[in-house]
Amino acid sequence: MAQSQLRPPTMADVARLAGVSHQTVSRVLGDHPNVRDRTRAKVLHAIEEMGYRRNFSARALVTRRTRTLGVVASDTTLYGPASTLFALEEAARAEGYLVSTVSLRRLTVDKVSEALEHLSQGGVEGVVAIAPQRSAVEALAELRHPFPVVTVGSGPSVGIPGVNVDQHLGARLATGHLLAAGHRTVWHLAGPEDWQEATDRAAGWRATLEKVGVAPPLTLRGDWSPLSGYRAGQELAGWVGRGLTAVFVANDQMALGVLRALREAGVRTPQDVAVVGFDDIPESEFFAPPLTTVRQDFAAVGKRSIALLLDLIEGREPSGASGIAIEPQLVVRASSFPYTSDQGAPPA
Amino acid sequence: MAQSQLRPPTMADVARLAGVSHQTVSRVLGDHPNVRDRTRAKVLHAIEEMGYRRNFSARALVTRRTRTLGVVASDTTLYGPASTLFALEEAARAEGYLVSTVSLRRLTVDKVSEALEHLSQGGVEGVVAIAPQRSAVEALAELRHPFPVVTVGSGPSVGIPGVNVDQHLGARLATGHLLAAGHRTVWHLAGPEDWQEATDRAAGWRATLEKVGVAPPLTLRGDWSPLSGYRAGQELAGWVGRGLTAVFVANDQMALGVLRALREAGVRTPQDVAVVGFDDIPESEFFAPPLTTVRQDFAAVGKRSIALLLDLIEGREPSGASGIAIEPQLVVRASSFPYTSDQGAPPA
DNA sequence: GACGTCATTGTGAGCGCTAACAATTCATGC
DNA sequence: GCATGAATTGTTAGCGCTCACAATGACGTC
Repeated sequence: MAQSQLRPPTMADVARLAGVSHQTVSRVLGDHPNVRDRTRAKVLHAIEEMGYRRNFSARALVTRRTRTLGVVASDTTLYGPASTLFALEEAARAEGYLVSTVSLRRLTVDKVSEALEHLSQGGVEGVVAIAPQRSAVEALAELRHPFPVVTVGSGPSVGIPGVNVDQHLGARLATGHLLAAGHRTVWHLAGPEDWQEATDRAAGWRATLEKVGVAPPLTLRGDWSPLSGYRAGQELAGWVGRGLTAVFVANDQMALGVLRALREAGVRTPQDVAVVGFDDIPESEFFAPPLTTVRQDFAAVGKRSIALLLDLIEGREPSGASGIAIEPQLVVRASSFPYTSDQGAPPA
Repeated sequence: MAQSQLRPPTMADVARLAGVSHQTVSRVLGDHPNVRDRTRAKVLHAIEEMGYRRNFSARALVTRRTRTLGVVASDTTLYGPASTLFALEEAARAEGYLVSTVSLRRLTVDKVSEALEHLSQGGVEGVVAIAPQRSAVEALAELRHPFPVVTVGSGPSVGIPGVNVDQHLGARLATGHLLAAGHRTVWHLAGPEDWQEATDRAAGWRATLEKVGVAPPLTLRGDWSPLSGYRAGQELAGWVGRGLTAVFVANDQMALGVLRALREAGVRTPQDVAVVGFDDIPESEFFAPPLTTVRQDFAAVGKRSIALLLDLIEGREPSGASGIAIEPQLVVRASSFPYTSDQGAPPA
């Protein structure tokens, strides 16, 4: 049973014990037909006996396949990237691939380059880059790599194939929802300038306002963090009573900061100012008040990007679906519901 | 420059171009001494010329090293596991290792077994299991695997080497803080029974109360989610005025739910009931009110567990530090500060 | 009963690399 | 100028596996 040589057993060892050739062992392991049942049983028994496991490297050498994909990401402790990562791994595993991740603090050209090099040394067959910053995508585009690369969240048409959620649509949903609730205009707290998603959300917000003939008010900018939302919220509080009744915040964490700042300034949400976020992090439902927000289907993102990457690796024509952006969904909660006087309905 | 054969170039190809033997190329790549500068330059040039990269599998086959570690985790979208994962990968990369992750939804014996099998097929040299559930650790203990396994968050003394934060201490800090603020007793909303960390936190809470001669009140239990905290919070609200003035909640997400439930019940925090959480997620500082909580040093956890795993892989004697639990830190904010009438001080 | 056919098993080569050893070159001292 | 050893380079042999092909056996057909 247990087996404690210095060297783990090889296929030849198993073959010897089973009284067959190493090739027959390989066939059994490879589920080939044309192996007699009795032979297969003998081999399986010998494998069990010796605790044999196929050597990954030898196999990979001759098949030229490592069945490993790489992922480059940043801010992986945030809900969005973490969810994408999870979905990516799950989808890859379903296809029999292993996923090696490199989590960077910042996606500078140098760091991205190092990450790709590191993954390349690890024999990955392809890479998914969760690269929402434009600078990261540019880095990716100019880097030479011996394997296909797919981006996530980099927006459409960047020269590198990628999968995206329709951020513009999400912003239109959020902004439109606030306008429909009777607000004359909607303010916007945007994400960092370098982020494609921030740009797309801001563009969707602006487009929605312009469509109904409203001039977009001043845009504030944060860095996605609750703290930056808090600071922006303090500024926003100063505009209450001067036309500010609704804010579309580019993510939920900043919205949390905004809510706190408004609360501290004595501004009531949603009675005085309605707030809508983006992401639907698990906490949003329990904010004070529960936050209206836009939900993205990260599982779909993961599945699609793995499918796309595998198409590229296998040399298949990518299916048409990979180009189409994934539709986000508006989740309405108390923070944008003007006719409640309490702090929101209980959770579902 | 660019190079677009069907087969990527091999060491022999480079050697031919450089007019040396493949072994010399290997030496250059391996940074061996005893290679003449001129020769090294020629080889480097040829490598650049052909866009050559060493074949990972061939290298791994002969060196018997894949320099890849595996991680098994669950709930990787939560702050704690995500932070641990990040720290693990960063520490491993610093040592030149790649990290392959398997993220499970639930750590059942079958799933853990499959995950280890999957990683094993991928040639990992060792595995870190983020296995806070006791059932997961038991699964790990009974499984045979051809590589060392290290646990994180499984508590001390489980037969498998592991790294832990001192949860008991964290709970004592939290409970002690509330008692010191003048509360007669402290209630506890615990995490799931099967989680070692939940058990340890509950034990630390109980020990602190017993030390000052207070009989621990009824323990409530949640599943870490804000929703479960909300439900528990509704129950807790019923005890206000009957001896409940302070609650130690086993994590921040549940604390968020508790805060909402109390607010909806007209109970003020911290004036009527003080609340302390655990984890210090980035959002806690902006809760209503900002949450007092216990911070864990995930980076230290990551570094230590990688160091321990590498010791095991290399056959070194693990350094003594690996057995010692990492000390958590109390972070005091408005939710436990009884002498403020507003909703808390502005963030730092 | 010889022969073809198919299922089953075995043999040999080689994937691309590193390690061990062998061979060569080079500098140095006398 | 030549021995001597060190520095540098080349040669050979696998690592453990899969692939292509060869060999064997079983079985039915005429």
